[in-house]
Amino acid sequence: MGIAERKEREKEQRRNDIIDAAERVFFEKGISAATMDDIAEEAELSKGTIYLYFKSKEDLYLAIHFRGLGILKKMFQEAERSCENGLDKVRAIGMAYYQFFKEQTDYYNALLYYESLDLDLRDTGSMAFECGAKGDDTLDILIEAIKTGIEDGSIRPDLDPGSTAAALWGQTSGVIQLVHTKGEHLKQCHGIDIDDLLGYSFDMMRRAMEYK
Amino acid sequence: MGIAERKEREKEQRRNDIIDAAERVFFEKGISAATMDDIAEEAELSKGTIYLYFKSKEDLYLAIHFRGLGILKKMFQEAERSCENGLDKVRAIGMAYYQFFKEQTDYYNALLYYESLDLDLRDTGSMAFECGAKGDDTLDILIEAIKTGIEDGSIRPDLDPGSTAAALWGQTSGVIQLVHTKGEHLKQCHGIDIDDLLGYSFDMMRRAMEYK
DNA sequence: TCAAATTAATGACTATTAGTCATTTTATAG
DNA sequence: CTATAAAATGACTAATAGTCATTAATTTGA
Repeated sequence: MGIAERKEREKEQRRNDIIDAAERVFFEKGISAATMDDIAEEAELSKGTIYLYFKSKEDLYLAIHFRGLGILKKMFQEAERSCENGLDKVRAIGMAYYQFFKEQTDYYNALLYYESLDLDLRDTGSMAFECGAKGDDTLDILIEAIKTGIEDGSIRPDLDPGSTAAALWGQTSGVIQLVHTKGEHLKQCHGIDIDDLLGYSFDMMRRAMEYK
Repeated sequence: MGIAERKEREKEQRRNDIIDAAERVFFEKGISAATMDDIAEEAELSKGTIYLYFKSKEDLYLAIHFRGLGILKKMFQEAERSCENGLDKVRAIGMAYYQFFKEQTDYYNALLYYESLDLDLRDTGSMAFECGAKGDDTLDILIEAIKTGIEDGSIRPDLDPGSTAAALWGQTSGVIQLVHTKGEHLKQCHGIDIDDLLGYSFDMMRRAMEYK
């Protein structure tokens, strides 16, 4: 029965086409301004069909969020591989986050949108569950880099890799979010340079971790 | 002409009554579930009247955001006064932020909601402008504490107070946001303890700043 | 004191849009 | 070629942010 498999493939393809269309509309008009009718038209399907593939507008946006996480994860993996010692790996991962913010701003926003919300990551069937898992993968890359650093002597051995990774994740995303939302204001009203701000921030993290 | 002043006061009073009612509704039902009709009913006014005092639902929510910023600013001031040396002041301010998150969760959420959005802080007439100014006041408390620390020798003198304050602000709010949105998940799936996470995070910041 | 004028408040109405579901179209099987 | 199942449709509903012509209350000044 090759037909069942072909149908499966076609369904997956259609699902992806819908995400592609939604992405174009969301990135063009913004989340709240984009309507499901816009997306249906862009996908050349009826609105009802969109709802056969996605539970809600939120679920559809989460599918884009998921793509963003995939890109971020790849960038973290590349950053991790680009250095030998653990401390450098951690720094490279932080820089990769900033690079992601600058080069993939639309996807960055897609990540941000749901980071300020409470999502039930155990809600199977919705994309929220998948996103939770992908987020964990991404954090694991950082945890592994810290473990490497402790082993190779570049990072203080008294640090707990999990808690430290979470602290770094929070700190880094917080600083990047600040740059994103208030960067221009900080420059105009306080004379704070964005590159300085990031430099100070990464430097603080390095100082706190390195084993001297 | 005492009448003009009395009218002014009454208008201000009504405005505050509306914010009080909106606060009860928003905090009870959440931002998106709360409707302007709910708020009008809670305020014992018609919906049209609400719109005489606030441009939009967003503007009304920003008024609550503004109140939250006021509370946070007060807590920062108290924290700053509670210690003598600059490094301790900075740490106390960070702890005050966490205390605000724990004790004023509703207001914390009100702050968070718009931190992930782009707001035009120069848009006079809207609450966004007022919020920008209040946010600046709050950051200034941190900047002053860092300056004090540099003067009293507790903080490295090669740090720029503005950039460092902004870095600390971003880092701290990022970690608290992480605890807020993913705290339970981090505990369940990675065995990460929230207090450890915050401890590590504050410790990292202290290590990066202190002058030895 | 009272009528005109100003200010404040009202709530029915409109426009928008997320999500639904009875109906139709298309594909598969026997 | 017909019966069955799967996929797609789009008119419809419900919810709600925001408006505006109308009404009510207050102030003014003759």
